[in-house]
Formats: sequence, structure tokens, C-alpha cells
Amino acid sequence: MGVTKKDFFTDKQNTLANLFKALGHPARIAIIDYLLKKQECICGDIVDELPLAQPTISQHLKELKNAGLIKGTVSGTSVCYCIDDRTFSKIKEHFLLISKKLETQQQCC
Amino acid sequence: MGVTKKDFFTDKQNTLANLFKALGHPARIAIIDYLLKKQECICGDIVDELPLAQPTISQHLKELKNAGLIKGTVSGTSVCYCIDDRTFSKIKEHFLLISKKLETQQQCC
DNA sequence: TTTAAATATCGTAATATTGCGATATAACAA
DNA sequence: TTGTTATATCGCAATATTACGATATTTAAA
Repeated sequence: MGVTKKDFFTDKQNTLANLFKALGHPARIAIIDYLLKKQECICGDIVDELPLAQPTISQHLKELKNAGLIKGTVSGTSVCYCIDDRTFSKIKEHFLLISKKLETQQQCC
Repeated sequence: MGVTKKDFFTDKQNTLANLFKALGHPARIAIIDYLLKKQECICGDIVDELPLAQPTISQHLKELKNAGLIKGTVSGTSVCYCIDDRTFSKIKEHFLLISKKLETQQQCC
């Protein structure tokens, strides 16, 4: 069908899946990399950086923003984007917890 | 087009994107959750746990395995799956590095 | 050897994503 | 007001993902 049975899963599972889905494209990883290096950017900066058209970049930025991974504030005719550190902090905590759980397990295979 | 321009991006960016894409589905998050709780499982365990048909679960397990997030070893007529802790460790380090970078930045928006 | 089980693969339908040209929108400048 | 700049949205084509029934494969049991 191609339709995900979201209703069955917990809110936390759906939220995490949405975050990872947003990170699941190399262009969006590259945008995050750029923001980590430059601290902030406008859409045009990424258009100059990546081999993708302006509407495509705008769409990727929108997905990152919808997922809560970046924030954008209008500044004149352009929009200033930067990383939302709170979301990345939550993801970090998630993987720290997983690592802690894995420490108490031995690998089966 | 729907085709990703993978060639432009770095190997690291593509690898990370693939990992996150594999984690970008609630069923696969649920499978990881299950493995964290039970340590190991066979395909049938997940079929009993989630409201998805056996071929669908098998496909999700395959994607997690291809991404390197889980390992599977044949054991008689079934396959024993467990988390590949090395991959999760790398992801954890990735987010720890991001957090460290973000500490030295102030939020722009 | 036949049967049962567990899983994988194939084929396909429904849906989602990706990318971009064309165009809309919004703020500033001349 | 008119033009310019920066971004967003629309609409569409190409491709990818999701889900599952049917079936193949593989191993163990009877």
C-alpha cells in the first residue's frame, strides 16, 4: 500500500521516526553540516553550496524545520535559519540511553 | 525527479543519511525498541508484536540489516537478530560531536 | 521422504518523496 | 509606484517506499 500504520505506534516512536526521516537525505545532512560550520544561513547560501535548484533547497529546509531540527526567522526579504539545539540535544540523549542499555547486554550474534 | 544526487555528497553524508533513512520508520523504531528490551529476537517475534504481515516485517528487518543497525545469524529454521552496537556507538559519537559544536555557538533565532 | 516451520523473495498496487520549472508572495530599493 | 531580491508554493514527472498475497527456500521433525 505504501501507507504507514502510524496509529499503532506510540507518539514517541512516530516522533523519532519523523526526526530520522528528516535526517535521511544527504542534502539535508549537508545542510545541517553547513549550519554547524557557519552557525546560520539563508536559503540562498545553501543554493550556492549544493547542486540543487532553489525550490528544492526550500523544500528541504521546510522539512528540517517541520521536524524541529532547524529554526527560521524572517529577516527582511530573507530567512535566517539555524540549528535547533534542543532537538539535537534530545536525539543525543536518546542515543546515550541506547548505549547505556547496550552496555548491559552481550551481543548475541 | 525523485532521484537523489548521491554522487555530489560525501561518503560520510551518504552513510549517515542511509542510517537515518533506515531509522525513519516507526515500525523499524519499534523493532529496535523491542531488541533493546529483549536483547534478541526472530522474525516471528516481531510479527506477533506489530500489526504488519510477515513479508513486511522481513523487509523491515532486511533494511535494518543492510544499514548495519542489526545483525542476523541463521539458527536452524529461524534467524536470530540483534542490535549491532558498533553502529549505534558511531551514531552516538556523531551526536556527541554535534552537541559539542553547538555548545560553542549561540542560537541565532 | 513427506510434512511442517520460519523466513525470504517476487510481483504489484497504493502512496510518498524528490526535483524542478513556473509562478506567487513579501520586503526592500529606486 | 515600479522593479528587484529572496523565498515559498504549485503542479507535475520520475522514482522510491510501504504493504501484502502468493510463492520459493531452507531446515528440522515425523
